[in-house]
Amino acid sequence: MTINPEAPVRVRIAPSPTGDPHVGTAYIGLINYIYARQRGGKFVLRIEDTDRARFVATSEQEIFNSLRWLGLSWDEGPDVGGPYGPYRQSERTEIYREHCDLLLANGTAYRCFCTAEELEAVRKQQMTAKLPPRYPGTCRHLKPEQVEGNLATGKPFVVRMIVPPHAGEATTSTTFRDELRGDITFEHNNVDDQVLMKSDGFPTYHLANVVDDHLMHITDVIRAEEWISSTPKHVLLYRAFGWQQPRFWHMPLLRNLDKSKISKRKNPVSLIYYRQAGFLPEAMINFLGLMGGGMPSPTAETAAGQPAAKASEADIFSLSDMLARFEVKNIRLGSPVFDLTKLKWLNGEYIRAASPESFFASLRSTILSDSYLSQIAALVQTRIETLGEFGNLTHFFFADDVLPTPEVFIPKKRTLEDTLAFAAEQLTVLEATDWTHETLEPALKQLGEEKQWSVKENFMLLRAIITGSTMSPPLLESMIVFGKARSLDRVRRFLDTQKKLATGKR
RNA sequence: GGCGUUAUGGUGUAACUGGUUAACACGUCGCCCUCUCAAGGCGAAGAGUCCGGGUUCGAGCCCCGGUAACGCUACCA
Repeated sequence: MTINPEAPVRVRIAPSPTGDPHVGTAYIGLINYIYARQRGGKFVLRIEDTDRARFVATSEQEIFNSLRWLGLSWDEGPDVGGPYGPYRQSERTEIYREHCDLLLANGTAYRCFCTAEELEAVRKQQMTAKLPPRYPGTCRHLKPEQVEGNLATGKPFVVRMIVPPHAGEATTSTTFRDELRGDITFEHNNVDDQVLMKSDGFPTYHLANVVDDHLMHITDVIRAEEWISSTPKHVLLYRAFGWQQPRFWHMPLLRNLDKSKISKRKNPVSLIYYRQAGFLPEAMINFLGLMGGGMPSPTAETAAGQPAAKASEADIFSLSDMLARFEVKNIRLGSPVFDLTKLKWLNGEYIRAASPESFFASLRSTILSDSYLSQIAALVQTRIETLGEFGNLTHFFFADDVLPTPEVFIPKKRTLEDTLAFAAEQLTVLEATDWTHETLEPALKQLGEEKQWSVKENFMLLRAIITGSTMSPPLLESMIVFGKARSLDRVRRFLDTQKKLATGKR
């Protein structure tokens, strides 16, 4: 049932283009990359774009850029091709359809005609009755002629997998091996009849992932811990198809400082942010490599070879060091906190270790790049009288944080509380808006109307938060040049700081 | 609520097949250096290994029972 241990190693990461590329993707990507490279295997990049509701058009390219920035290159993927393409799931819908039909035909899946509303109602009922929310299985017992009838009338349907026992079968649980934790067992009465094919004709993750991993000859599924609960469904699918299953490795989840799953509300998670804020890719990779402790202990190192000149150097290593010594098997299972403080220290170490030339080159390729500077120049040309004033108007483009005083950011007729509440609303709107003038302006204005904030108050507040001042180049253009990731971070930090100030005063 | 996973200073990690005063790094604090701030150097505080039992001469490592945190519980991944 399990994959032949001799099979050449093939692993993949499968990010979803639903927003900015995520540090979690980089982390899992790194582990997969190391695992493959250490075994002479292949590292595949697959784009899981089956969620059309959350699809973001620019996201895929940003994923490519960010992973390349970190030095994680893939052997097969949408942009580089490969023998098992296409590598974008939206281009494989026919494949999923065929495989879905296979399951329908061999009796391991069925069509379900329940509407979303009906299911929601059932779920609510179950919740109030303190029962686990489960699909009631209504359509599992539909007679063939009922199915035909529904099909004939064009009633929309989804396809669900049958979690055993099937009629006349005794299986009641599924056990699979997690390479890091050992055997994990799930009783089937806790596993729902998962939707495999949505009514829009797109597969869910569960179907697409199993079909693709099989067709792409993936030997090791190395993914985040959040998938453990759905692994039995995947195992059941491999069996339903009669396929060998890969090895499963579930990595610990990166956490916020408060131990919750890492999230943008509590921590910058966008790789674009880290790049634009001036983190070096080497430092980022190094830091991610520290998470989970896959590198051998410093003591083991010194015992074997020469003692580390400086103890802290045990924490400092490159991607190629990791290829030489990292052990995926040694990953610690407790979920590590993504601690910005230590990342910044590490980044500082890399900056200080760089030659003056390469440090300057880093500046010139990021925060002082021609493209960044020329965009900024365009914004201030008509607003300064000597070139020396350039910095007066633009320092916020080059600062890591700005802190407007209450006199600056609170509009005359508003209270601190109202202002912060409105800023929080602005953040929500900005998060959901494409980063162009045409979309930002109406979105912000609409919010202002809803909350009875004048355009002037509205924009002035945001200007204060972003630039630290009430006088600046045009706000939206500035935000666009500054970038979405960093702009959002600035608003979040502003709110955070004000919250801390408020609780401190009490 | 159900199911699953995890658990070593504030944070990341270490501790050989159970074996001495639980180690290193970040952070914090102090001192030195210094025109300032960093960097650098020196030093300190901070955990008795989630809790309770058990096995053992001996437990962070093994066993049992709790607890807590986190994840999943979608026609999202």
